[in-house]
Amino acid sequence: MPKHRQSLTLNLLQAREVAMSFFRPSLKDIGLTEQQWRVVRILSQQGELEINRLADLACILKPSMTGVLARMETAELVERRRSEHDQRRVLVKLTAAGERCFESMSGRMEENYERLQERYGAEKLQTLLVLLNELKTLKR
Amino acid sequence: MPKHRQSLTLNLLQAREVAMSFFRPSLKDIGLTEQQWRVVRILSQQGELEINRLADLACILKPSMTGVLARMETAELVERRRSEHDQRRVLVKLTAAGERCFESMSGRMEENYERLQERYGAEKLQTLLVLLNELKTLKR
DNA sequence: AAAAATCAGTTAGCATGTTAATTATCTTAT
DNA sequence: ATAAGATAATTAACATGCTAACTGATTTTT
Repeated sequence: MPKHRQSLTLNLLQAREVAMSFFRPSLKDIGLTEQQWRVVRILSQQGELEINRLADLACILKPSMTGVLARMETAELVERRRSEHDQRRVLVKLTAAGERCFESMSGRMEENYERLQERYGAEKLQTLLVLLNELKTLKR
Repeated sequence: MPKHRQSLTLNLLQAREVAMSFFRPSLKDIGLTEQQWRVVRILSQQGELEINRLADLACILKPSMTGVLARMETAELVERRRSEHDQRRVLVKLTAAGERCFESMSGRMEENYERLQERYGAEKLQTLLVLLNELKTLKR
């Protein structure tokens, strides 16, 4: 038995770094940070969301999200409004420009994904995604 | 066919968040950040390392590592010295206090790992680690 | 050997991670 | 109806992520 087993969390981090290397160049080209792209992608799929939910889905803490959204609002990628029913809540959605940003990038990101899948293996990729989702079910 | 497949990188991030939730409380108790613990753990296993190598293993960029090590040096967890052969290189190792820090934490971290493994499944955990390591081989 | 290129680490500047405290709003208990 | 409690978001303060530029030391080129 090994004295030190390998760290799951470090391996998840290192593996993610490798995966990100397939996508980072494209993000750099359009001047979006990883976090901003996550927000664009999620809002594109889910439509208008409140900040709590968006932060949870994007793995961005709420205090960080405040700044991320402020900069994206300046860049006119998203717009915020307060909910009528509950004045505490803030709802966020993509602007038309934000939608176009996603559309113009999605093809290229798909190509990057294909490159990764080709080198890694489609079945292995599917298995990995299943295992990751099962790990996520341990939340709370 | 789904219009939007799920994002591998986001799933890796979300899964890591769940995994970290098993360890964060322990880190908080001793006042170490995630990054500092990674440095302690790696130096404990590998002994003295140069900064480039340490940064690569710990998934911490060199500019960040400068600050991390400065704070850990102030806390007297690590010590730095320049290599005799190559004055550009800086070598880092744990102090005696740093070693004790690791020793006093490793048991508890191991318990956390057991809890995770018990809930997730030992075989699944092994499979996941294998798949992650295979993904890491795509580096470069 | 001297200049140019390379390399290790740091510094600088801004974006984000993280926790605690704060503000404004809403809900619940009395 | 009002005060206490809970909730959503922000602010503040410091640590880290990230890129580019910079410094000093080593290697390569000419």
